[in-house]
Amino acid sequence: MSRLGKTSIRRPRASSGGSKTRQSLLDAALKLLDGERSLDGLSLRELTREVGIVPTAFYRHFKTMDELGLALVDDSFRALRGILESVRAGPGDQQRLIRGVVKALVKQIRAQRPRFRFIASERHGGVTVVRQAIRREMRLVQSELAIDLSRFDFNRSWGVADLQMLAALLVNAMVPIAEDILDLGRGDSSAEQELTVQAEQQLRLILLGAAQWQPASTSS
Amino acid sequence: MSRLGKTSIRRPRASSGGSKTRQSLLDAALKLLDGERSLDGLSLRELTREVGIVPTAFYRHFKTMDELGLALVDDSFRALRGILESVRAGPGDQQRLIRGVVKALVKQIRAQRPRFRFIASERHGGVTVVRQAIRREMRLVQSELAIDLSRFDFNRSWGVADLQMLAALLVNAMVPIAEDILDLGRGDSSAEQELTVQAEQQLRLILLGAAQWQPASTSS
DNA sequence: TTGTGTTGTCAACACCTGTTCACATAAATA
DNA sequence: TATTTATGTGAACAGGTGTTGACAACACAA
Repeated sequence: MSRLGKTSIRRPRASSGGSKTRQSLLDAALKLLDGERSLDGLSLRELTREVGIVPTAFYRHFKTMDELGLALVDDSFRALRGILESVRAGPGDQQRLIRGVVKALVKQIRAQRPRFRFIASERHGGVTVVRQAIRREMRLVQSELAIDLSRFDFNRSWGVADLQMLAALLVNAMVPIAEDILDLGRGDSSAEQELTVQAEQQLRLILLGAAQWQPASTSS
Repeated sequence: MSRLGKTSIRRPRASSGGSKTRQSLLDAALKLLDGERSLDGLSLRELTREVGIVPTAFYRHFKTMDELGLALVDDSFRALRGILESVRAGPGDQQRLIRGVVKALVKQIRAQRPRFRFIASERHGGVTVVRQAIRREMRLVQSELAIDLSRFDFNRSWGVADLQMLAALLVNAMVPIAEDILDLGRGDSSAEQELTVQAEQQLRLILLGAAQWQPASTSS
């Protein structure tokens, strides 16, 4: 043990306004959660150990672990919404649109792996406020997609409920594919190609069904 | 190791499969996990406290917590497979079939709530062996469904890959609906009715798309 | 300079955890 | 009968956990 004594071995502090340690905590959490761990299995002490600070220093930046979790949710959904952009920017050709969306999905997952894994895990995780926040964001994404879908030709006459139903189906079809890609790791690109094909096929099949859908049939 | 010797083959218990306490442990675990808790957040001590035995007695029935988890997986999937039966017993009329399946789904969830919640949670949970076991079972269920689907008229000529793709889509559409029903609790029957309608609509839309589907050239 | 707020450190508290060991008891077997 | 096996008990260990409080170094403003 090195004796600290009176001579300090303090590190130079960043003079800039944005707290660097706070970001380090978020990064470290994302890194530790990249494996199979979940947020409620991550201890405050382990997290601070990873960052290189003393446990009590955590409270300087977050009141509780839940608060850090919510910050991660905001962070991660910013990445996810990037996929929706590819829907809006999509050309008229449906086949091209599907390919573009799936391509954007895969690309985004590869670039933001830990964040997608975080969402996938904590969506069913044990931390209540985080889980609720994720589901709320998911519902928002679904609604945004519903609005985007209303601009397509084949369902200009659809009601809101039908659009939501279709959007939910599309989202729920892509989620497990994203999870499978996450489980692959970065190496297996042939399996990734397979999943890409499956995603495209499922989207195509759904849109095929949507073209035949009769929106008035909701009332029994 | 105790010497088994040449003599008798020992029967643990003549009557039921396991001891009474073993079943109590499984029941207690299911009860404690019915809330928002997850398996790796459940401590051995808390579980034995719930049952009313001393912590060390746990080891008389399970070598580790993972082993208990696997027992719960077997237990729970027996309930889930009951839903598939309603597909096989379904009549020729597609509309009736869909209603029957959704009805069976809702009924089974109501009857086996803790088990479905367990599967939903631990599918993304932190206990690796349990998570893997659940995914394996899920893949099995999906394959069984694919076989059942092959007996329908509109896709007699489909390849195996296309059948799997369709089965995956159907399963993945129903899973989040089941999760939503679980989140409702037992009270809200109007929201449950809404989810039932949504499930039926999504199934109908998918089958509508399947009827238009042109099977891939890569059937083998 | 003096003051004020931010950030990090250290020691300590009370609590919960998994697991071990030796020991009891009841039932089933030989 | 005697004995072996299954099951449950209690004490104890070594270690991890969240959180508190008092204190130290720094940045920056008055």
